[in-house]
Amino acid sequence: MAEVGGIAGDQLRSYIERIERLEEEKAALSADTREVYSEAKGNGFDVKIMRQIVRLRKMDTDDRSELEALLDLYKQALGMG
Amino acid sequence: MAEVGGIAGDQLRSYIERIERLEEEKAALSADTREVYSEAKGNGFDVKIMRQIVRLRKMDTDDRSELEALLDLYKQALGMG
Amino acid sequence: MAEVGGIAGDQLRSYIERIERLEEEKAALSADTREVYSEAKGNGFDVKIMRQIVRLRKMDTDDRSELEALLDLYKQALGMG
Amino acid sequence: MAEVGGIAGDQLRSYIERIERLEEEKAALSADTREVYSEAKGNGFDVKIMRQIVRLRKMDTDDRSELEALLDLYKQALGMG
DNA sequence: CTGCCATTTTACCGGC
DNA sequence: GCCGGTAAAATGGCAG
Repeated sequence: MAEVGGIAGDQLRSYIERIERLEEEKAALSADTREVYSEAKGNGFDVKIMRQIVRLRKMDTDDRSELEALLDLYKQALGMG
Repeated sequence: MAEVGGIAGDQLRSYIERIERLEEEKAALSADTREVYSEAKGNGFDVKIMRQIVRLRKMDTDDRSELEALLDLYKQALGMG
Repeated sequence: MAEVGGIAGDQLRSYIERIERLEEEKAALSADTREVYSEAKGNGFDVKIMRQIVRLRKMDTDDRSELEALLDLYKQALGMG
Repeated sequence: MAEVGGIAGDQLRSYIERIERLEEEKAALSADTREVYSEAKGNGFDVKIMRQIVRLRKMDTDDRSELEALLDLYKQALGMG
């Protein structure tokens, strides 16, 4: 620890506050996102499916196929084919 | 592409892209936060402790909000709303 | 509210405690579940896929097909076919 | 069914079933909780307020745990572990 | 039926 | 590079 009861306290406080500020901004963006979903829902779109789409677009095709293949394998092992 | 199976593709795409844009901004803020922690660490602070401090301060805030919410509820219940 | 400062306080406390007891038991079961997943992971299974299997088994076949169809529709509308 | 594509079906099935059993028990406890709230409501208590009280008491407990964890961390950081 | 809240799940980050 | 733990997101459930 960098010092106790000296300048370090101020520095620590400064770091903490910068972090808290950044987290507030993040929270605001999350709120915006929720609002967009909500608006979409109001126009008849299915939010759950939209989220899935966003997730899929984030993954590349290889990852997607791999995951699906693995799921199929497990289903077969359980006789859920 | 105006409609596919009753889904307004352009509108959907617009929503999806707004959401993706917001998520990118959020990711950028997360990166900033990480950088602050990293800088603090470089100056001799313990990141794990810092994170716990941030969490604790947040919980305190939340507690306070909860208490106020509870008081409001009681007021409502007593017809003082 | 059923009474203030009388017997109602005791009754309220009793309800709260019963609830807290039940929630503790639930938390214990959650811990057990996590442990099973963990053990499975130790034996080479993929936890994420297992969770998906459990979810799928909870849904009936009709729901499952419906969801998949909707997702395909959205993908097409976005040209992600 | 011993193995499908390298997946030990019986073992997997056993894990899945243990998990499903635990989740059923949890669901039963949730039902019990709901019943308690319902009974309380029938005796004139405000469920929403009760839930908030439960939440608040839990947050207090969490805060205390957090504080202790923070103290431990400080001790470690100071070589008093 | 809608919105809210709790829980569960996923993804990330730091440590080993 | 992997694992564990921690924070964020998402799903499901309940109350109004």
